Amino acid sequence: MSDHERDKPETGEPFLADYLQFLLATASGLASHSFHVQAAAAGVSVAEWRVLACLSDCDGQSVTELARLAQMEQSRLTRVIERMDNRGHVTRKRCRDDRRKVHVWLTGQGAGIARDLVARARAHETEFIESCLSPAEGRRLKALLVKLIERAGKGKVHAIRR
Amino acid sequence: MSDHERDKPETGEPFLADYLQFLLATASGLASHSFHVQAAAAGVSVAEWRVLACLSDCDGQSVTELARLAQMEQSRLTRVIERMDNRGHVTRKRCRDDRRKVHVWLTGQGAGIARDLVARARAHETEFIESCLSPAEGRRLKALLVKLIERAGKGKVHAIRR
DNA sequence: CTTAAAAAAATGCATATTCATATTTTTCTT
DNA sequence: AAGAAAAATATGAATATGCATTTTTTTAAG
Repeated sequence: MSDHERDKPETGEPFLADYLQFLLATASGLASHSFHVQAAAAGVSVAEWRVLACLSDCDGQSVTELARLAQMEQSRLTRVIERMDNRGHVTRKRCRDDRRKVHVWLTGQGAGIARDLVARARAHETEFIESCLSPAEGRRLKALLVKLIERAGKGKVHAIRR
Repeated sequence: MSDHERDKPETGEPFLADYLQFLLATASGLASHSFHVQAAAAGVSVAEWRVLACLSDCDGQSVTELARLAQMEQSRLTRVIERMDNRGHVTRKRCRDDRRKVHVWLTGQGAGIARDLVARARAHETEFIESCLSPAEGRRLKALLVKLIERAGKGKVHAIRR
């Protein structure tokens, strides 16, 4: 432990180990990290993967919808999409009905990459869950998360099925 | 819905709504967002908040330990810490026993800010859980996350109690 | 005991991100 | 119907981040 007193009695109870937000962030990072490495090896950044995954589930979303679903700040998403557009992975079209909006679609190439990554993500998920939870626990965890998201995010999960 | 065919039959099953990694990231974002706004109002960025929280639980960690616990890339953490050092929120000292390492401590001022934010975070957590889950569900969710982290992260949660 | 390999932290530089704001279009008010 | 307010994107400029590399120190190998 060395010379530093790493354990001087901090005021009060231990915090992080029982703090939901920390547990969620940590679990999220652990669960995703090795897949993100795979995606990077395929030339796709985390932000781009999120866009691909969202569009693969529901193509043609607007920038704002996509930003919400992919948890990205709007101007950041605009630029992520721009790069993906330049590489030919997505296309944008201004909406006819509401010309403020811009909808985003996967191109053929983008859809191919997305299909491939989604398949790998599914496999990775299975493997990951097996590595740390029983199947029943995995299901319970997902169910709790869905409920949390439904209630806290006002139907964010269902939004993707529209 | 407009003129865009938002629902062209994408190949295969819906993906995100049942993808653990997406559910975790989304839940994490929803759970933390409004607290992060509070922290920002107090002049503390998300990265800084994580450092404060980690040190408040276990002061004097090394840069690498802290990076792991706070889920930050090492060189990023080095610079976050540097800024916090300049503002007088933390201090760094090279380790006597292993002079490669640099340990980080809260200053008096930093500790004050941390105490305040930790208290607010606890309150926010309580309020958040109440808003979307029953107390029992909250406990079960935490327990599942702890298990996941223990198994997938090789004791990451316990690491903070050392 | 000497040299090679590994570990920890810092840094340069290219790129990405954020924040505030501008622009365009739509919706609301009266 | 006119004008104000709101909504959706985009963009400029300051800042932050990631990646590869460097430096220093420690550990391992022969």
